[in-house]
Amino acid sequence: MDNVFDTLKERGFIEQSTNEEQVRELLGKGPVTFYIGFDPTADSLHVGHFIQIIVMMHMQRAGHRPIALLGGGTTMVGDPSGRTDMRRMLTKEQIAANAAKFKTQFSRFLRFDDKDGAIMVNNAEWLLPLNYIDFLRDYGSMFSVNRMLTAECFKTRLEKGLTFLEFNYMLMQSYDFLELYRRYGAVLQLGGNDQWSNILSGADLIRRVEGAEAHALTFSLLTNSAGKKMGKTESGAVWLDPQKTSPYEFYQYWRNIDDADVAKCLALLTFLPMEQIRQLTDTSAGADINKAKEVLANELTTLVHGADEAAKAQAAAQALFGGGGNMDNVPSTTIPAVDFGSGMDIISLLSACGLISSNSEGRRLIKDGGIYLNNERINDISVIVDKKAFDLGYALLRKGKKIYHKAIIG
RNA sequence: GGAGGGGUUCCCGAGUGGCCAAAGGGAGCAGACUGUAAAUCUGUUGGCACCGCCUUCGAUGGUUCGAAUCCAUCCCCCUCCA
Repeated sequence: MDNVFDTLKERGFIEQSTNEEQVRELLGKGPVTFYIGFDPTADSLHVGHFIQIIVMMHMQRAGHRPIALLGGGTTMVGDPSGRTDMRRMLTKEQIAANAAKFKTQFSRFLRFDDKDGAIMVNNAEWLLPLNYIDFLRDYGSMFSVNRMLTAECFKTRLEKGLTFLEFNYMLMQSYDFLELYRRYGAVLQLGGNDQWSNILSGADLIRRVEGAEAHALTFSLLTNSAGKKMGKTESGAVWLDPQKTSPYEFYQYWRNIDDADVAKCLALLTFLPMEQIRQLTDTSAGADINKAKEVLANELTTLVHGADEAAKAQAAAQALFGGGGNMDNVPSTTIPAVDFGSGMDIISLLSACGLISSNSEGRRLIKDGGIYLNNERINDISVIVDKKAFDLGYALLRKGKKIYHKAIIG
């Protein structure tokens, strides 16, 4: 079998590693138990996490054993890495609830069942009961403040302010690595490149305490060609939870990715063979980049939401942008007949469908020529939409070029 | 604990008694051009019963005809000293 290391390298995941040769050799030799930590700071995983999940999937497919570590304990402290401000504090209850959500989402991507399957643990299990003085005496001396201060991840915070609370995050994460080494023999920690210092620190701790060799491997963060984090929209992150980001929206996000980022996304977020990806995206060889975006959106939506949802999202896209087709899967809102009455003004209608957040925004959009009803531009702020607009069974509202919404009277 | 600096609209950042819903930039949104792309250009970006009114400049009180701007108290952040 091919060495996963090579696969990951070829696909462009790998950013830094403790020792490329050694890690490669380790992964080539036999099953390796490794871990990636996920702090439950929100009630759903998002695309940023997904890249880590994909890595775990690659690893699992290659016969290695993943540990998905839920950071129920670390989230109590908050990771300052690369941040300019302090994390919002979450209550224990919020963290536990978020962790539960993460847990169900993970099961979709990894095989946990059998004996060699993936493992999921929560570091709250060992971090919360820690005794402060005991911990300090046992491990405090293993950490050099001088060294910690030179870590890249604290850099911005050393200028903007860093509290002792957050400074401790690194110790918590290091201790996690040690704990997972002891419990499951985890000798490799993976993570986003922003986790480099934290991971290294853990590998160091294992060497000092156990005299054993542990390794670190980090991946590029999902950034676009402009260096900005991807997976963000105006309304926040692109979530994996269909309640928070519908499969249609999810599909559209990838369908609209920049040309320059398509190849990278295909390599990092799908399992398509690299050869095929090159074929799809090599425009100098005549590839239709627009087609490649469709493939990306399809593959990714299938992975995250399943083939059915992906097909629906694609059908809706086809109907809206490809001309004709089945409109059934276009997002819609049903307006109670009582509310609609004999007619409704356009602003209220937009508002009822959640397309605008205030009436002012609606007026502005109409003034700017950005609102369409059944594909006809609306020019009058006070126009009343009557039942005739619903002849097809729905009225098709459009905001800007791409946001379509069906209004249905029910 | 002492001294100094600071908290402004989504973010950064001007504004130091009326001309301030608050410069400028970023980001967002819309229009044109396109390929459901990028770049570019244009418009726009607190709310509402929208040419007028209401709410906003850390919090609460006060001075004033009038405050984001002045005073008092409080909270938070940064720097240096202890």
